Amino acid sequence: MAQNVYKAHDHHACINSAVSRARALCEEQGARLTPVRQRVLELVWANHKPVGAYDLLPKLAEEGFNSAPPTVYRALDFLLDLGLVHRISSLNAFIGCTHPGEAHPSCFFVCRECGEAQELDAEQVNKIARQAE
Amino acid sequence: MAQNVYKAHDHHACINSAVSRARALCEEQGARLTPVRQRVLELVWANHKPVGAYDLLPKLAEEGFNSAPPTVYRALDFLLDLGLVHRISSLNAFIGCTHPGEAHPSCFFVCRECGEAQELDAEQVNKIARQAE
DNA sequence: CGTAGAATTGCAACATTATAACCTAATCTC
DNA sequence: GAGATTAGGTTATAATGTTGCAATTCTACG
Repeated sequence: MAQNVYKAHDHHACINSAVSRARALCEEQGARLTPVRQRVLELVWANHKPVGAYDLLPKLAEEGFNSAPPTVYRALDFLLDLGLVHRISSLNAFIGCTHPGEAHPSCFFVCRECGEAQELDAEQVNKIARQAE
Repeated sequence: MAQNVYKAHDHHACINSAVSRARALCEEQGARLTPVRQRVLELVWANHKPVGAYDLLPKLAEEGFNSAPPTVYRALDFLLDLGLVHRISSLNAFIGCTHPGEAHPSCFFVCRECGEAQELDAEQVNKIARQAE
């Protein structure tokens, strides 16, 4: 189903752990992980490829959720604020964060062949920034 | 006129040198720096802030150039291909390249206050990528 | 020359991505 | 439970980017 070419793994575990980290984080911050929000998070985690907001709409619709752009964007914004997902601007797409909770400027390398994306810690990029001029 | 807060400099020189580098590069590659293309390059270099494609349209129109989206996007694509400008996806905007001709994966830091952008050599980011997993 | 082929441009329509505005419903706080 | 706050529904629209095709201009080659 979900192909993760670069490394075989138990992907259900990915999704589950993403959701439980999300739950914990929401608890901690007094935020509410509502059904749409949780479902959007799960759908974003459906594989390791960045997913577009408009790709989520029909999936939500299938499942009886409301599915208008604002719904998805609001859910995504919520998840972004909590650091549960990242937005990859060059793709207009979103992807689950591999280590939410920790402060971490992030950085992605995206495979042009398979579409998978890998998150990198951008801390060291900041060092370069300080050197530049 | 053009405010360059981070460092005062002769900005006309920036534009002129951008254009002459462009001319040289086109010469070298057998590409044609047509009027629209040159004008778009100059407009992109009008300051050190990234500029949106749709911001250029009215300026081109004022000057009697055709100004439909494809015109601007084609010119920008041309300049992108030659490495004369970069696209900053997170802003849906474009900015002149500070060292065209040299191969250089690039990277930008964009000031949220003033909008200026600084180009960084991303070579070292690649190193980080190789380390990561 | 002059003409074939390639590159460039003009133009209209359309596709995709994202937000605004305004209102209703659910949930929390006290 | 009343009032405040947060979340969600709905419609419309803004912003960004693309496709397809015809017309034009340039270039190269005989």
